[in-house]
Amino acid sequence: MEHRIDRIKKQLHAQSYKLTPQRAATVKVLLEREEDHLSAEEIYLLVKEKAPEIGLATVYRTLELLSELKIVDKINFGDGVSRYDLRKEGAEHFHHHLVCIECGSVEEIVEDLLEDVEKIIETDWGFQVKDHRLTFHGLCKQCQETAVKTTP
Amino acid sequence: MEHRIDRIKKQLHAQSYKLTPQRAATVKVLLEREEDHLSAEEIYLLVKEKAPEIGLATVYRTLELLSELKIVDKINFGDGVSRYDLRKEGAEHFHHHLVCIECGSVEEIVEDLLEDVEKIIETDWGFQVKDHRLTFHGLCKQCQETAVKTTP
DNA sequence: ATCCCAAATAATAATTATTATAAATTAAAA
DNA sequence: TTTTAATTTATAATAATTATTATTTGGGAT
Repeated sequence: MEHRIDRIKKQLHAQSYKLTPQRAATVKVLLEREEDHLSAEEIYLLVKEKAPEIGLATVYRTLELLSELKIVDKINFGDGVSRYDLRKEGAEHFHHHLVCIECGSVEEIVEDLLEDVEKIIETDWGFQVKDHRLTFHGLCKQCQETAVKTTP
Repeated sequence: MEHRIDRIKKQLHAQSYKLTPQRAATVKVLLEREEDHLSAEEIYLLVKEKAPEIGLATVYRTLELLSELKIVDKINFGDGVSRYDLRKEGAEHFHHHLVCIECGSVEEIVEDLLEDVEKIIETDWGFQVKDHRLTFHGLCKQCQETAVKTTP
């Protein structure tokens, strides 16, 4: 983990930003909860455990900065809040998500899967793709099984 | 257009909802501006031209109702507001979008393009896809051309 | 046609998410 | 260590959305 924080520190310095303790604490939370899709508020509460004096606005600023540097991606699953997701190391594109409309669980798909589609977009529409957001809404494995049992 | 309003009226009645003048005015705006991706506020201002007494909260309620009935889709392109997009008639899935990071223009892609990907998701991940959201971020044709001229 | 009542609306007010401001503090380069 | 631009805190402001409640109304039943 230290290694990744160091990398982020370098990325910040490269643009003459500082790695303050508040930013370090925020990044640590994101690393520790990499599987989750936390909102700013949730991140704020977790960061407070490490750095109780931190303010919510600072967390927002930090997340915005990390977004600009493409260290995190900001997503919105349709509830009113933005969620922040660490980009996989070395990933060119943002990964995809499977959101269960029953239980609300979110699964990540790291595989690209869109190479062919992006090619079509570029050739047929002349649109130069830089990034994407792909989310599937449906039923996760567990909820499908539950549904079968419940409605025989 | 009348035909489509009638269909929507029937869809409402099927769930014992009423087509009030306010709702009709809102639907008309959505039909007239089908190409756009209007926010609740923008819709509200346009509806006001037809029905000046309408309140913003009513527009929100109407849009939420139309969302539930899958008549419109609610999307978020990353700016702070939700946008509302009429579903194409008979469309099974939500259509895709090309958002230009330079000029902000939004183009619609009606073609499915995701059939293969959805098959993979269902077989490899066991996730039953009900709907999707796919947005590409990049440079539209025009902005690519402008970029070439500006940086020779 | 008119009566009735659940459904819907207007007119606030409240909440929630996010961003701005200004004065004080601090990371890190020289 | 000093310096300085970057950053933070604390607070306030703004923007988006939702809740509340008294009043009105669409449309089926009479």
